[in-house]
Amino acid sequence: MARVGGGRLAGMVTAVAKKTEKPLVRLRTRGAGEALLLSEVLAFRRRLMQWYEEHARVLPWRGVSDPYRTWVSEIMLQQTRVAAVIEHYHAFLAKFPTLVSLSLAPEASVLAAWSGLGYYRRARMLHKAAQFIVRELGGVLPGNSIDLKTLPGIGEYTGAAIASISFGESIAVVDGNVERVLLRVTGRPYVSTAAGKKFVHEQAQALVPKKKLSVGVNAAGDHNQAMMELGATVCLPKGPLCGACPVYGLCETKGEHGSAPRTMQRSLPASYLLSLRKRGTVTEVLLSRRSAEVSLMAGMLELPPLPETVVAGREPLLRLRHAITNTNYYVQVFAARGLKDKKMLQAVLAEPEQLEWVRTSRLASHPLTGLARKSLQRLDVMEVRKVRMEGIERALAVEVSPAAFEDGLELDDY
DNA sequence: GAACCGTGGAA
DNA sequence: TTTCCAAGGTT
Repeated sequence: MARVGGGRLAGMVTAVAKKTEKPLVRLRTRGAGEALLLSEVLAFRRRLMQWYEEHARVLPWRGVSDPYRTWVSEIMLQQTRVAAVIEHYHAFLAKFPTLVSLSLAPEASVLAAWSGLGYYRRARMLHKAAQFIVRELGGVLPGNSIDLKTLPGIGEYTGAAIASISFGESIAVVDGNVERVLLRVTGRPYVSTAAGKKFVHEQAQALVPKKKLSVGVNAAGDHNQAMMELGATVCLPKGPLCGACPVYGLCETKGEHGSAPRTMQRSLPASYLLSLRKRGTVTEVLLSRRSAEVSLMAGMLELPPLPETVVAGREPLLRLRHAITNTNYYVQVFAARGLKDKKMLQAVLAEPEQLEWVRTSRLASHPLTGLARKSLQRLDVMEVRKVRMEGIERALAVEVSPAAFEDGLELDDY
């Protein structure tokens, strides 16, 4: 790794030094932290694309021709793992197959389809943008990065991604993958400044093919996806697989690089109530709607939260971990049981008007928080409920007595 | 420019 | 159990 003289041979060298004299032509080298040379750019592109053709993962949004679908995939992929997106991508597009259908949908149904993906503002902005496009742009997604960026939820990265992938525009995407690859290849240390960002963008742009090579071949779009693919599958944040890297020979660091400091995580307990009731053949679950004012998951539905003081010493139905930003929540879900739980039921941290009963068969159409969705599925209240539902109902639903809610919770005809 | 916005799988 | 962090954008 250590190099003397601060440079690595780059490109072809034709001049030969005479014996006791200086070279006729100085060897062209690139020092740590410097930009790629032109000869390296061409080699980088070629090696990257050859690798990509062989190793590209098959992903649902690869090879789609509908810009709307590319748009949806790019919004979903923001700060979100591929595996999580795959779980939602098909269902979302089955529910909203076209830009127009999305624009006509109620926001709650869009959020319901987004449940579990997180960053719900993305779904709201996607929805808003679709409505704007239908209302103002004739229902056609803008065809270049400049105009795309005027839409809510589409910034620097996403504008470039859609423009290059859908329309072949020669503009570089810079996501976390691309940044990491370029910092390692050039050996420039990470700095969180505008200058640092500028360097990475310039490098990225220098590498993007200028034009489409031919009809049916999207050089820029494929190149951008290849850069991200390299970062995602080879140039990993920790333990990069340098042995499999197509541009290892062009890389300054061979995997070493600094990264941005991150904020410390903390752990907190959190408790929720599971309360079920049966009305004829219909089973309902009590949910609490988060205020429209809160910044986190505004207006979405969750299990009624309980204070830690009231659950002390009780045995939960379910324990799970749930991470929200920098906090690991160690979550417990409790069932209401009998009269002595009047205390627990009254302790629910929600106003009566926030509470609502939702038919378990219709949970998927409500904007549940990820935690509520996960808990309800884990408890077999949501989705698979044929087999174990009876046991759950006997244990839980029957125990919710009207007396427990006499403080205005309005359980009409339980 | 910094803070904020969700999630879950892997190590 | 705790840490890490992913195809970012908005305010």
